[in-house]
Amino acid sequence: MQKLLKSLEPNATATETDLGERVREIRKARKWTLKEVAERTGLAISTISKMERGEISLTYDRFMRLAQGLGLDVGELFDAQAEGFAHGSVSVTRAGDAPLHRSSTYDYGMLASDVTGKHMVPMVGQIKAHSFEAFEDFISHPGEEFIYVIDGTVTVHLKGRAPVVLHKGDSIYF
Amino acid sequence: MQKLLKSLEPNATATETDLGERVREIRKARKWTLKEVAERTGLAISTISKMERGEISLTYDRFMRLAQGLGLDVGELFDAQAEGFAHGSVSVTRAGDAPLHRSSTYDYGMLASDVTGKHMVPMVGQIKAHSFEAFEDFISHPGEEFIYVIDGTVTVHLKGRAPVVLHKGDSIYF
DNA sequence: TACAATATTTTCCAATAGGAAAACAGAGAA
DNA sequence: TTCTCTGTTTTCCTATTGGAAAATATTGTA
Repeated sequence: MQKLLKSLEPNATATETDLGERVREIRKARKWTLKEVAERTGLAISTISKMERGEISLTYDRFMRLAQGLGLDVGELFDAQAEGFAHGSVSVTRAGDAPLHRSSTYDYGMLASDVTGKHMVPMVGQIKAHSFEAFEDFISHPGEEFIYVIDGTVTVHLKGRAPVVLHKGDSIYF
Repeated sequence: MQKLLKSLEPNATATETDLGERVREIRKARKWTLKEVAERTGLAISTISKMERGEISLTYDRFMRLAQGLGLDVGELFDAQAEGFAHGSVSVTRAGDAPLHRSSTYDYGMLASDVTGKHMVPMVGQIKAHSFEAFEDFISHPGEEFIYVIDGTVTVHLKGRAPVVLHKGDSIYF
């Protein structure tokens, strides 16, 4: 009865259900039982069972514990959900074919620009400015950045740090 | 009174609190009010208020809605939590200083190898094998990969796809 | 200062989560 | 078939969530 009511409700969104299934798949793949995961995570068996079948929607803290217990990099479950481009997509960008993003200080070629929802934003840059003054302001964005100098010399100015001079073959991660 | 009880409990774990604070910071940074976020996410103002102050722990579905409403790539909040290296870390790798990872088919220089918990694993590779047969098997790993050909020509063989030939300046994302 | 107008917190309560234990479902084994 | 062991689902109940609206705090304006 309770079950019938449930199934009639437009409640259990596809997203929730999918997530539960995903978790179950992962658990099965690891050949773990509900009991084992329960011990590993400290959650009740019933809780995990219900969540896997989309009956309930875990609270944040339980969800974290579950992800950890399953040995997943936190956020991996979410990523899979939000997967922007289909798993298996491939995008090739030929030299010179990259859409250019021009500014007074540099030209950027946006690579794999046809793929949306990437976890990286690759670009090839050609620096035009040759003095610090030419730059108006610091560029700020969340996330991490990696620069590899293909040719020439670049000086990277990071806020609150001494400038770093990079020569051909040098790289910086921040 | 209720408040006092709460604060005495070893309940509100640091993690939860931090997350709430993070959300509040982000909201403030965007100059949004609770009301605006409420409309954007469909959650009640009170719910968001409580969550930001760590009073409650959102269920999965509400949490998702919130993240979306804040315009965050889902998982970004988690990532920030699991941030392996302190925000603001910088790692420079000089040409030739990269720890080598040799195999029969190629040599890889691991860049920024001193930074743990990176979201990208940058490497410079020198291909040694010049025939398909020299490779034993396909290499498989989760996540996305980006290759940029600095010099020469590389043929990329992806499972179930025609080989892709990349020349100097070409790149591939998958 | 008083007075709006707006933003946030609290209160209250219905709806839901989550745990313990009982009920159920297989899968062997005798 | 029955018994036993192991894994999963269901039941029942308490604790917590989350929403609506009232109470409070904050900000701006005359």
